[in-house]
Amino acid sequence: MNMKEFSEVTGLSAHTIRYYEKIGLLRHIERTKSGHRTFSKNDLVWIEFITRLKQTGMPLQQILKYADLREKGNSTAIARMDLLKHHSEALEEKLRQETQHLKKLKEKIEYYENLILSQNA
Amino acid sequence: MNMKEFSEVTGLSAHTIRYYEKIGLLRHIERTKSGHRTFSKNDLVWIEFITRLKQTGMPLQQILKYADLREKGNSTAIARMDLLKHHSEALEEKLRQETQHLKKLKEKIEYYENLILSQNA
DNA sequence: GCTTGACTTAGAGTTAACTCTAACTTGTAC
DNA sequence: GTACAAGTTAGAGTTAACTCTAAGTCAAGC
Repeated sequence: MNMKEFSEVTGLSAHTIRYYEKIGLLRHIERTKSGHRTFSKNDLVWIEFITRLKQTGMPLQQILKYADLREKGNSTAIARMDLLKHHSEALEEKLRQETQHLKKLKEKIEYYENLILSQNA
Repeated sequence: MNMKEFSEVTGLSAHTIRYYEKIGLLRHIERTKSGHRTFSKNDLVWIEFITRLKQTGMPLQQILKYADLREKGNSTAIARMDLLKHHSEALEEKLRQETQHLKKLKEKIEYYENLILSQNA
C-alpha cells in the first residue's frame, strides 16, 4: 500500500503519517528501492489501534510508551496490559463524567424550551 | 470572593482565570477600588458551566460564541438552545464511540490476560 | 520523452489553551 | 510600620499535535 492509499484508509494526512513515523509511533515501515514507503496490513492494524487510543484521549507520549513496550517483545506483555487497564479505567471514569455532563446539558436545554414557550405565550 | 478563593473553588489557576477574562469568557467582573477582582456567585455558576462545556470537548472559541449570545439577552435564547442541542448531540455520538472503544480495549486486555496465563503454564 | 501527480526530506509555521515572567502595587498580621 | 502574601498588567514562552513549505526525485499515462 502506498502513501496515498494508506492515507485514505486511515483518514490521516500523509503529513501526519510521516510525523507519526518521525516521533516513533510507526516503525520499520518498508521502503521501495527508490525510498517510497510501503505500508502493510500490520501497519494498518497498528495505526487503527493508535487511533483508538488517541480518540479515547490518550496523549501520543503515552501511546509511544506502549509502542516502546511492544518493540521489546513478549516479556513486556504484563506492562502493556497494565497500561491498557489503567487507560480503560480512566476512560470509564471519563464516560461517567461525560454522561453526567450530558444530563445537565439536557436539563439546560429543557429550561430553554420552557423559556421560549413562555416567551411566545 | 477574591482571586485566591475563586481559584480554589473553581480549580482553575489565577493565570487561567485572567486569561478567560482576557479572551472574553468572563465579563463585567467587579473590582475593588484598588483594582483587585471580586467574583460573585453568578461568576461562579457561569464558570462552572464553562467548565462543563470544556470537559465535554467544546473548544473555547465556541463557548465564546455562547457567551456572546448570552450577552445580547433574551432574544438569543433560541440560538443558545440550538448551540447546546448541537453540542449535546455531538456529545451523545462521542459517548457512543467511546463506549465502543472501551469495549475493544477490554477485549484486548482479555487477550493479554489469556496470553499471560498461557506463558505461565 | 514529457507532463502531471505522488513521493521524499529537513525544518519552519500554526493553533489552542494555557503558563510564566517581570515589575510593580495592595492587603494583612504582627 | 514592616514583612510578606496576594494582587495587578503586558507580553513572552510553552506544549501538543499537527500542518505546511521548499526543493527536489519518482511513477504512470500518453
